[in-house]
Amino acid sequence: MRVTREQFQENRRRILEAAGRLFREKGFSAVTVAEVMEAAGLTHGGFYGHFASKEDLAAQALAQALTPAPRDPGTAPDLAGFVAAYLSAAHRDRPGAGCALAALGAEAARQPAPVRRAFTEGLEARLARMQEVLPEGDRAAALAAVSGLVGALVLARAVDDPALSDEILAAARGALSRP
Amino acid sequence: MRVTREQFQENRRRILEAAGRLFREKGFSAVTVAEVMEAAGLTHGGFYGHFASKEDLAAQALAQALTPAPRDPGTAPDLAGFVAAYLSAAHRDRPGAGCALAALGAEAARQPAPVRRAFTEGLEARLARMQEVLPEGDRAAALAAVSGLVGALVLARAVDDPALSDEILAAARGALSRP
DNA sequence: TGTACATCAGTGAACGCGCGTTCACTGATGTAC
DNA sequence: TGTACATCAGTGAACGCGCGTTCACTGATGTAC
Repeated sequence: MRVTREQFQENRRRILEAAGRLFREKGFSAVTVAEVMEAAGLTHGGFYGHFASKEDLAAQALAQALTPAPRDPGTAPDLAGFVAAYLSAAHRDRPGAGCALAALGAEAARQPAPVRRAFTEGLEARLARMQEVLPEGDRAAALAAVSGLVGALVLARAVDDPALSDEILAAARGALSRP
Repeated sequence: MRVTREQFQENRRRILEAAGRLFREKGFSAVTVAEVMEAAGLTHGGFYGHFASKEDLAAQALAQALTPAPRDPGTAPDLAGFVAAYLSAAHRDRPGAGCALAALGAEAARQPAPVRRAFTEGLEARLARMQEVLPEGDRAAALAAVSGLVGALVLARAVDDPALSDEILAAARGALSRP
């Protein structure tokens, strides 16, 4: 069942999209190749026509998930708004559509080189964005702010007490909204 | 080969210790029961005489890893010293002996209830410590500080560029040392 | 434009392999007398 | 204190099972004429 070249590219896009979501939801090691392919509407055997290995998929899916959406040129950068969105209950509760730095950071440290490369480049992109939003615009402040965001989201997701989870988000919002 | 009751307790202690180290180094899912038992100097078959399941081991090992060492009563609490130790290259490079919140936070969010319970209790214990060290001593400041520490350590470990990794630690030290 | 054939994306069964867990067995420990 | 026996912690082979990956096959697509 050969498909058109357009369909082949579309299938590849859907595999990457499904992988990006599933990896963020469940972590690299808990997601199977068959699961990704099924989520993309295909069978597992065709996977190796698109990617060299699961590791290759992980690196490419992470790179795509960390590519920032082009910022709306009509809106002005807004630190408080960005922090409020990042540290929202909605972001905490939907990791599959959220920040890959927080969802995959600890696991990325133990992944092979291509995955760590993608993570590093994604972090640099996020830092650049953060610097635009910060009034001073210095890199050290951006690094500390991103660290605070990531740490708070990780802890808010790990904790099994909803009140404590909300408390973590609120405390970090307070600390990070006024630079 | 039955062993003495003392040896049985000692073996259990060594299993927990090996598990705590290995889980922090490699993550829950990448560590095998056989690997833990071998690190404890035993064979894998005896594991279920000590723990009900790998999940049970994960919860107990995490609880133990997160139990803070009793603070030396002779030394005064010192925020800058604590932050410098937490955000040191030594801590970054030895996750097996380091903070389990940073090593296992993202993965803990996807673990079954007992593991998340242990994580939550461990975080509360760390928060109490942080409050003692902070001059103001308010809980929100402690939450934000712990978030910043955890996030910075996660990012510093995930990044594949040593200079950037050092930069993350230094930036977070600067931001968190002066409250 | 139509036709014949080569190409190749996707399918699904099959492959090794390693995992968590079970179990019959061993032999040193603990206990009853 | 010594002896006989019951207990049980540890051993290592074995079990299902699911994983990443391979491969022969299919049939629609793309191309040469």
